[in-house]
Amino acid sequence: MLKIYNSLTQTKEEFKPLVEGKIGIYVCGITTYDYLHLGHARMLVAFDVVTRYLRERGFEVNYVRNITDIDDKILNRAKENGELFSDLTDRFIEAMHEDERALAVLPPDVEPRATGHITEIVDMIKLLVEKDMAYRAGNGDVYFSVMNFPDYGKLSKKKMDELLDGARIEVGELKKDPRDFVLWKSSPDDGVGWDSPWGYGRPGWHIECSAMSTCCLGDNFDIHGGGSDLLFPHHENEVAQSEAATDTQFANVWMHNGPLRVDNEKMSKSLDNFFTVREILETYDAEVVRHLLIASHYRSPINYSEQSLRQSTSILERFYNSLKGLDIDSAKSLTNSRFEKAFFAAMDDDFNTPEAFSVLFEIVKEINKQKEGDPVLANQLGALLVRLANLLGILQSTPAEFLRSNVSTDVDEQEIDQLIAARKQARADKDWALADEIRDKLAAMKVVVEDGADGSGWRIER
RNA sequence: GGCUGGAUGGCAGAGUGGUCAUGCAGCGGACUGCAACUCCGUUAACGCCGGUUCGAUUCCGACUCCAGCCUCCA
Repeated sequence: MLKIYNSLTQTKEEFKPLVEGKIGIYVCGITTYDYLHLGHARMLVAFDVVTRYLRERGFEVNYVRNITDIDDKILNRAKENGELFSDLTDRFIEAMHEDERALAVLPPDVEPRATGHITEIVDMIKLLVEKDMAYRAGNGDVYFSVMNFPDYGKLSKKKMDELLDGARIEVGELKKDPRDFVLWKSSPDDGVGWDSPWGYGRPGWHIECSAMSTCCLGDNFDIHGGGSDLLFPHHENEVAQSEAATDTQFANVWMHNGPLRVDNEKMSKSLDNFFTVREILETYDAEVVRHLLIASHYRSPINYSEQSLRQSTSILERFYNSLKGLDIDSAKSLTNSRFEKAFFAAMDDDFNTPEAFSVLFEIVKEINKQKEGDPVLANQLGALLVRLANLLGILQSTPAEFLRSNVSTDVDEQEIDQLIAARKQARADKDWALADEIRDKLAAMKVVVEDGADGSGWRIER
């Protein structure tokens, strides 16, 4: 039985799709004005694992993840650069796709862009205005009327009156109520916008997601996801807009991935603890980064550090060491084993990847044990390990690829082979001094020699 | 101040009312010329104070501390 934690009810619930066998899932994607940072990667990888697993469970998944490609931050950055905002977003969307591919994040089925859905956005705002759930202010902006939506706060568990206490009153306030938020921003002067019944302008951020999700998946759909920092106000506002417009429940299940921290604080540019995906990938293997992101449960915070990356590195080395020497391709994966059952039980329990990993380690242990005694079984276990790991998007390389290459180290395989051959001769001559000298030389090249019964192998020191 | 989540062995990180997480590191042994890899064995934890219970790290309450959200944020 598949159970998913639902932020709306704050409990783990048995998951039941609206239509048997099918799942519609919408995840808030990226505002594309810069390179992806590790926090973005966390979200992308978390929902990549979710969708991979749901598909493995036999569901036909329609995964929709939007791109916010019109926004004040984008326009400001474009202005700084002196370029068209669409040139800026095109560039960073391409960069985002590159980073996703590096991290083995599968593309969503639909990737709607805000600028491609202006019609739906305008239609939804029109409907809200007609229903008296929104109003046009004096300057042409259109605001959502929070007061007219009694359920406001049901997702983030905030009380209407407490929100009023905390709300900032801005100078020159045009809102009827400080809690109201913008649906349509008037922009008569800057030349970036679209015509609308309320004049030339641009959509607010929250309405984009309401329009794109209901447009792609229907008024009521199965799962809505995103980072926990979006829960309020973004997701709360989405619920308000969508349910006010459609008079039906919006998403059935809300999933929120935990934050990525650095030095126990949220990663942010102002704290100067900000890491982009591509700068980390200059020194660490993408699979190592991916492992780090799924070694903790998706709802828990992850504290990023060099140490945690090194730990993920040794863990992957253990996996690949165990796969070394196995014939996976021609072996048939073990089916219906206790390992597989335990793995699925862990994943069925709200995608418990840490527990799933503990099962993978049990398989590793069994492989290492069986390598000598029952090579056929070892191969079958190896195939099982790779099959299950693929659901997490790891162990996608071969042992040789992973253990013998490194993004930050270049090796000359021919030279290594020559040195190993020379050492083999020295060892045959029992010239231990020379053999150790050669091994030290290899070590200086970041190459670790491993002697086995059938000759000496090597790997890169990480 | 309000709301939400958390506090587990040296580190990372699951979970459970009574028996084992798991990985890294450590310790003892096997293998090895010595290492590395691997194997076998092994030490070690549940923030603090009460309560419920035959029994609580797990349930309940108070407290302390930490983080996130309350403003753009994955």
